Amino acid sequence: MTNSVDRRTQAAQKRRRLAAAAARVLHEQGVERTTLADIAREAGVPAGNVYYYFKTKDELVRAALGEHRDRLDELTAGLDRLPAPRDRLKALVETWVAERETTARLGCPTGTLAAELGKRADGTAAAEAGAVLRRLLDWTAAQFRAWGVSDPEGHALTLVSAHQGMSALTHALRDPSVTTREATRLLRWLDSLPAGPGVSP
Amino acid sequence: MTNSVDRRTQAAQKRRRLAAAAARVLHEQGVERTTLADIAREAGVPAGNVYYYFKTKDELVRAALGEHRDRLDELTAGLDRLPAPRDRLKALVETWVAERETTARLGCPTGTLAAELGKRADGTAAAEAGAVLRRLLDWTAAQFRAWGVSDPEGHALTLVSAHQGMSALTHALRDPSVTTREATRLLRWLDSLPAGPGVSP
Amino acid sequence: MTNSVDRRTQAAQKRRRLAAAAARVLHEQGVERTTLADIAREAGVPAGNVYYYFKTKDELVRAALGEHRDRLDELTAGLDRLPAPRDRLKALVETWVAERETTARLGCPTGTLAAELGKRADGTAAAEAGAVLRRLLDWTAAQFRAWGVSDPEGHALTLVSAHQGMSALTHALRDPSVTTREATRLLRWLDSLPAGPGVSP
Amino acid sequence: MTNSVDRRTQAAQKRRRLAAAAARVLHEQGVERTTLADIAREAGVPAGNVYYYFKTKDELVRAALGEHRDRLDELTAGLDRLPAPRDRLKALVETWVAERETTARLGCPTGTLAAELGKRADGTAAAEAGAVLRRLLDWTAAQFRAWGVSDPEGHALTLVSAHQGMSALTHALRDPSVTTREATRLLRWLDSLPAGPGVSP
DNA sequence: GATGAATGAGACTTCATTCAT
DNA sequence: CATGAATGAAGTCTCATTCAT
Repeated sequence: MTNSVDRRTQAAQKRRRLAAAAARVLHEQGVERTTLADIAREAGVPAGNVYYYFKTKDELVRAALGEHRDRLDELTAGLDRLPAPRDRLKALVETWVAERETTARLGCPTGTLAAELGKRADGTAAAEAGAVLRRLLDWTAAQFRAWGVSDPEGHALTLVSAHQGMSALTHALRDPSVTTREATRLLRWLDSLPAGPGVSP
Repeated sequence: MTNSVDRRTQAAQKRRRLAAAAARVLHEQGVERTTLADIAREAGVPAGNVYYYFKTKDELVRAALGEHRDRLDELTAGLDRLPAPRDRLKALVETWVAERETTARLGCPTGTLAAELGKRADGTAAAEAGAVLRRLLDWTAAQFRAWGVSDPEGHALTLVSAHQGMSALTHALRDPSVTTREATRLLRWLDSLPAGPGVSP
Repeated sequence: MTNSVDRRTQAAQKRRRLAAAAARVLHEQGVERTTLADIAREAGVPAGNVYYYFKTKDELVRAALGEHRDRLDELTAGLDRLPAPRDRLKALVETWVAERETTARLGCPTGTLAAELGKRADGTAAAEAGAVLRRLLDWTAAQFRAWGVSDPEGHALTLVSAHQGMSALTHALRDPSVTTREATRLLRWLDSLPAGPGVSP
Repeated sequence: MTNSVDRRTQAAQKRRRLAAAAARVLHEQGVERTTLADIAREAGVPAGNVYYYFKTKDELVRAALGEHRDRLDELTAGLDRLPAPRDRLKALVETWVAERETTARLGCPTGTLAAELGKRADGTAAAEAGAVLRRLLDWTAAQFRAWGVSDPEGHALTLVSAHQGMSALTHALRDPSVTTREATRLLRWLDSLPAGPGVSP
């Protein structure tokens, strides 16, 4: 009994280890330039064994997206501990600033993955990437709503879109200051919001 | 003499045709999923012949970026005919709206290319993609400057970043209305700007 | 003691279950396209466990041939209950007719197995398949002999060869009527035989 | 002009060389045990180049079947030079005898191919194998018809089926004398035919 | 310059077989 | 004995790049 549970747990852990390795390597190299051998190596697993856990490369890509979703959930769970919605959103922006060096080198993990997957004939993986972004949209909208701001969905779209945009530019220009500058603006915007509906780009 | 000129012209035309074909196919399929044969076919050129115009696939990718730069120049040249800088910027936003269906399907041509190229060990092609975006940044900043708005570079960063962000989300969610909604906000923002420095996301 | 016998019996049953599953799946898919996992699944046995009963895939293939031999023995044992040798042979032909739909889809189990195994460098398994066919030849010759027909081996060869031929054609053309037509001819031939030595194709 | 024709001819020749090599090696080893490298080696062509002529292994298998069809056509064309239909059929049987050693080792090329292909989910290749056998059936029926024998299709079925059957047994038992014995019977049968409708197995 | 053909490295994937518990 | 997991050797197929005419 314990044995069987242990084994199941170990298998789940290995699956997780592979998914995490995939998330890392895919962020680093992109989907098409990453080989299964790369992921296996990163996970410390022989190449042939990967197929015991994931039947195709595509499944592994989707598992990596699952990792990103899980990390997003951990992040928002942490932010949820802050009492004020506005502070949660500002803290979110701060995490973007904290990641700016990585972003300059590799872009937003989910965003770049979505960009690459979006052009495949099979839209399954792309949809998974979209779902992660929508999850962030939903959480963000919930904060705006709790805060009492009008049109919470619209504000959420603006904030998440701003993140994608500044990540893309930070990456394309290899310039972390893009993130710093835009984040500063976003923080000011968030501070200004309750004052009224405001007009915002 | 004329013959030689003709030939040189013909060669240049073929180069251009290949670059344009590359721009189209790379936007459609992404860099890594596109084969040289794909591009050759799209251009109506025999596969083996491509190498007389571009020594490597990488050169062809850079040529496609050159195409994007040229089209950007044509676009801004057209906008420059409008007398008021604010109207030029608003017209720019309108072109984004006009492209929204394509964006939903394939993303921003330059942005998705930059995302994919940004992860290569060799940064040459990535830099070229960054240069195209910077060109747009520069033109945009020039408009804000001509208009007399404070911190033109900062405002340009916000506008171009917004474009990248809304394109990424439009693509990831396959939802053209993302573009419509964000563009509406940007237009209002541009209209509100001269009224004062404003606080903007 | 009883325990040990039980265990031995259980083991034998599992061996048999695996062999029977192998016979089924190999008939369905052929030797090379069948994986050990396929057979294990069909038998309801975990994959890794197969190797406690059969050291190699080849042994499993031979066990499947053993199954076919056993079924042939059961068939001839049943036919032996008929009093007249000629009626036994005619009943044999009738079983071929009864199997015609399966034959159209998959061919003769032993025949197609023999065809596939016959090209292996290691002739062991092929010999086993040949032995099953020879067993049918022997039984058939015994019937002709008991019947008093001249050259019983020759007549047996003709009958068994006819079965292989019509099975092959039925399968290749996916047409069960091939079996019906040829079987009709064989039955007439068997009926005509005692009249004299006859000339037969 | 001549150049282009030469090249096209050369390409056709290489295709043919590959198909012929495939026919040989597939007969020798069977479909599933034959690798593309095997065929490439037999044809004296580097492995990667095979895909220039045949996009998949399956296409190569079908090309091998095309070879068998062509050889069958050459054979029947040769037989057609004989004036009497009965002599043509007897000569056909003689070719089977002449091939008996190869048959003992490898079986009938088309028959064993059909047996192996018949179990694939995709029935395309199997249908091609069936078509070759039907071609022989048609030619044989035409001879019986020209000869004036009743039920030419039925007689053709019997003769071709006999060939498949004796080839299968010759192969399974590794005994060329099976072919000799059955062929003798068939020749006697053909000789006896005009005497009357006859009863034949 | 132009073109079909050639090449070879490497990717993904499958599976018989073996291990560790 | 049982069983999930591990392993590594192939095998099919793709493609950027180069050749020979």
